Amino acid sequence: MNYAPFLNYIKNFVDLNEKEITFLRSYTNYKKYFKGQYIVKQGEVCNHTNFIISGCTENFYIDQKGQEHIVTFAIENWWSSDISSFITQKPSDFNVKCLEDTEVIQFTCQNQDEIFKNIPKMETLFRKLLEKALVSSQKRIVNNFSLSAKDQYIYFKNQYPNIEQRVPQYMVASYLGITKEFLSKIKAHLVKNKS
Amino acid sequence: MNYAPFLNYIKNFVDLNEKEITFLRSYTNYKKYFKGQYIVKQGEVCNHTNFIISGCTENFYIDQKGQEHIVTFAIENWWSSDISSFITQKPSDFNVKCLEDTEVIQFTCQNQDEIFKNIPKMETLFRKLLEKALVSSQKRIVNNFSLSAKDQYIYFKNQYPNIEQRVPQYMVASYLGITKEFLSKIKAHLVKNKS
DNA sequence: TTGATTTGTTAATCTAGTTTATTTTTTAAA
DNA sequence: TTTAAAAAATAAACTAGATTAACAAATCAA
Repeated sequence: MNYAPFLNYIKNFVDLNEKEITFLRSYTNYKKYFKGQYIVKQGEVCNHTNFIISGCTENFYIDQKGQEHIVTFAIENWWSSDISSFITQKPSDFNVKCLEDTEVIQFTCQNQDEIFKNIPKMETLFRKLLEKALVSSQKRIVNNFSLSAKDQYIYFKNQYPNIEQRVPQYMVASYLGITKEFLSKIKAHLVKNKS
Repeated sequence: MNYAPFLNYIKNFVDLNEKEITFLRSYTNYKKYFKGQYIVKQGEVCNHTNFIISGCTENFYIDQKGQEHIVTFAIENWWSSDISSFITQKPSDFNVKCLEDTEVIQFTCQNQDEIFKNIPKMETLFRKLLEKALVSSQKRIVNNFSLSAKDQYIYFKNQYPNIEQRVPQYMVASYLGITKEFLSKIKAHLVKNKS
């Protein structure tokens, strides 16, 4: 089990001493999932927050019409869970599925509270994290308002340069909220007009 | 100055003792804005987080094409600011404008850190708050994916029953990301078909 | 090495929502 | 109470993106 990437990540926000690190380790779990496995299933309670050590996940849901929509991708050094289900402990509206073999560090709900109680710095870390997540969620709403599908695709490519190579194109379309056919058209157009 | 609504709000999340309340009071400011005044201006740094005691605000931005888009409304017992600018202390991409005379309790960036240091419970409160805000932001993205404009309007009415009476219809359209003409069409259709 | 499944392309037709323009209603100020 | 300004409604022409369907590559299992 490879804990170092997680500690490195934490260092970007707060400094932990040896004791705190030991405590943190004992209150988190390492887990490995294989490609295709579900970390969270729509309809089941999400019991963990997951920090991704390696791999790639998609967070998606299936709507009333049976259509799949990808809400987020997550890769190394990102977090992946359904907070709504995690904080309310009610059935999740989302699936988290591994698009590659994926190693994660997991926090259960109870352990997270325990960690916050014993290492307040960790609560600070999570608060800052949530702030950033909220900002990027709002940014997505704003882009949806103001950008054409083509410009949203260009934005996606710039913001997540690594992800496009790692997931099939129809998933990118799903993330952007457009059909795969239309994304195909956009790409053809971009190639022809060189922008 | 009317501090009670804020303390009542806090009670829903955490219990503060007298000392903590005194501290909190001394590290927050009460301020009254009039209808039409800006609490935050696009291009300027957002220095405060605002808890609304009374009144109503809109959080909007103007895009490259000069179009206005309302990102959120906020009323009594809600928070209103541009977190992105607040946490980075960089110029804001948004305006916060009062749609009615509005009383707020303000946290500056420095005071907020001071408060968190002295009353860790307040950091817990903010963490939980951010969790909820993130959930509702994601919910908006999901609705954008799956619901027609008509269904988004119906959802908006159910979720924010008070707001529609307090703001003009073209602002609701802006919030929903559709034109005022199309919202007018939707409403006419709803009246005719009684749903 | 082949067939089967998954992924991506192209094109015709269709529709939800936009744009533009005009008219009507409501609000607010004097 | 009148009048000007702001907000809302209506309707025709238009467009970004969806749907459907047929086909072409690529990947993968055996």
